[in-house]
Amino acid sequence: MIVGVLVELMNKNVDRIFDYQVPEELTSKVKVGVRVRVPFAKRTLEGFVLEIKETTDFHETLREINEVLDDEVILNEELIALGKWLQKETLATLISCYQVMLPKALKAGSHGTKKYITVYHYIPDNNLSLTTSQKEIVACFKDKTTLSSDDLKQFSTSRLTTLVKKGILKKEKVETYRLTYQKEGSSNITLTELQNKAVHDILTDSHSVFLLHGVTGSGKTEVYIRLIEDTIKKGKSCIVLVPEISLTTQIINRFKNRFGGTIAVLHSALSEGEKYDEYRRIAKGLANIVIGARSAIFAPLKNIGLIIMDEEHSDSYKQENMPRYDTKQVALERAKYHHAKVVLGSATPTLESYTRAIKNYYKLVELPSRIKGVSLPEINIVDMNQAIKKATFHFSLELIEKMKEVLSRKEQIMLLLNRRGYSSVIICQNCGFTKKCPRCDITLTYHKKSNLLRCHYCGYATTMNATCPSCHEKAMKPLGVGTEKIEEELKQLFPNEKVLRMDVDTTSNKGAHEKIINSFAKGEASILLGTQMIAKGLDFPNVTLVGVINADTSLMLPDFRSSEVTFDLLNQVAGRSGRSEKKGSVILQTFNKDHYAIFCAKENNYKKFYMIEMKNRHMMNYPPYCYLVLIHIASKDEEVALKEAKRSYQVLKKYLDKTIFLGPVPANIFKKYNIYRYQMILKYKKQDNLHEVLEKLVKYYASNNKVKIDIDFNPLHLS
DNA sequence: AGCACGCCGACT
DNA sequence: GTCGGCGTGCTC
Repeated sequence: MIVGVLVELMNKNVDRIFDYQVPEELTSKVKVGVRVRVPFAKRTLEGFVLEIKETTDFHETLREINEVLDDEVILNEELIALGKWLQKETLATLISCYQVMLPKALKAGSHGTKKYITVYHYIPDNNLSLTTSQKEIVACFKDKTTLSSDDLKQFSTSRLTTLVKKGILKKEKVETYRLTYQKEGSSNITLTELQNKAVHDILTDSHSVFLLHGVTGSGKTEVYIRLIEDTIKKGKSCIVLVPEISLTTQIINRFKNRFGGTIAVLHSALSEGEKYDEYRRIAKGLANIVIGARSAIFAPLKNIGLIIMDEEHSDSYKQENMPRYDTKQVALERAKYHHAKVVLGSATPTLESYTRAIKNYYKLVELPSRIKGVSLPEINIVDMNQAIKKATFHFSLELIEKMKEVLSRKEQIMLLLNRRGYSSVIICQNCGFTKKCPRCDITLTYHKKSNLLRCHYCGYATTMNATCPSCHEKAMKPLGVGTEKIEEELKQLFPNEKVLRMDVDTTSNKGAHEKIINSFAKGEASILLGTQMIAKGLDFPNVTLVGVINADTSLMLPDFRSSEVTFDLLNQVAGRSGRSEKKGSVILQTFNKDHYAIFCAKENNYKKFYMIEMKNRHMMNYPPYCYLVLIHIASKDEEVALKEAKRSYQVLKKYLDKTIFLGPVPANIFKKYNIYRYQMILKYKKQDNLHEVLEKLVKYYASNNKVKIDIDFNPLHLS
């Protein structure tokens, strides 16, 4: 017996099947899809058995496999085929396509199924005298006797070890807890007429893909639950995908309560041990509803009847490293295999999805109003061009007045400032003007060294001038107000109010996220200030005012999707206000009150936004009017990088006759870890040989260790 | 990816 | 003379 094995190494040169002889005593254990240990050059590696056969075309003596690692198949027939499909779609290594499907414990070559954490037990001993420094540590234990190393990470290990030596603390490694779910009595929620119709439409219509377009608070989750119940009744299984944000715990809990032990959760917040357990329960058929983030699309369910993608427009559905897959495409592929239905849900669908719905490729199902008669908040726009004269710091008079009013009623406020300042966008501090590329319609990026404003799509460049071409003030400066500054200003404006700040800097510690949210939920602070991470999914009934300090920040990003992102963000954050019986309001400060992303958000008018944005996309030839591919060519040697980028361009241009090329230009971060990067953008409507040609390019560079090539199909960001 | 082989410079 | 730099090639 001979097996074809794909080994664990993530390298293009060895990303193919190697044949091995199976010794007699192992033949009964070998199956397609199990892991084996094999000799490979001078070492032993793990790999997946992808083929079983009797002959080989290898002309030397085959080596023997050492060991079969699994009793049960890890990759079933469907997943093996799915991996091959994925490798064709993404041009990643085949092994990475299989590894990405599996929890760490089941990947080839990664060991340890159990995850341990270090904990410290406190053993009080009043006879021992402690230094003040040591008392500080002991004080952390308060009413608890055991804390994890995470809880104590503020103290250096050497300080902790001293206490361990003294016998005050006892160090122990414990396995992290495993999950159990309990069904908490089924509260029978009655659906609204619209929800009922949505459920009925999806169950009876012959389409295979549905776009469920429902405003924030329209009760999409309850629709999902009914669809799942129906699917389970038919003896089929379901996958529910949710965005990769910690706030989705609220949704997950709702499913747990409803379906109890038949669900399995796969989410990055789980420990590896938990993921392993959940995966095995799914593979064994003990769970028939899988709810999780992106990678849950690969759950080894059999007989899938329904795949739900909540918040289908979310960024997190695209994997940003190899294999750069799009979860939606994988969902459609799996649905095709199982003849399952796919439901895409969103309040602000991607233009791509909505267009398919309009063209009737997907069936459009709408939930245009909120449940329980709760109305959407009133949104007021403050034109900062005018308001800036009477403003204090970055706060307009209107916003300050409204804040005072809300605070006097003991209600809460959320303030959003979406600052992701990695690229220097130059904006007029007086009127909000930004310069755009005449060819690409995206904001130009400032390059300090050369004093140029550059388009990083096509390479267009113009000199930087501090005088604003629009208002003629000398006020063109890099964009630059952050949450930290606003926090300072709040302290001066509202010295008596407690403010919580939530952004990347304040949530880097594990659990910090929940801490802030819980604290705000308990009313320990009256103002929550944060970046986009406060915009989505949160539900605080006492919040009746949402203030957007500057709605323009995301609008000015050098990206063709910046309007779409801004509209979605404003729509989402507005949805945080007035979620209970108290009427909510939103104040939106902007220098661009006439921009459609702003006024459509005010009117909560998705369709209007869609129409205008589609016109722009058409004019500039962006998706959904074309597809995009982003290619990076990188080398330690700057000249090699440029030379090869140019050469790839010449070659590709010759074979891809129906494709438009932008670049090659230096990538947004030109030098990264001492590697120089060039990029090229491909735009095409129909180019049948695209994958074939690009695969050849990838193969061409596979053995060239001076040049790295990276291809991203349907990239989210073009930089 | 890792590891051997092999061909050039500079140190005890 | 030898030690060690890293370019090249191979792994069933």
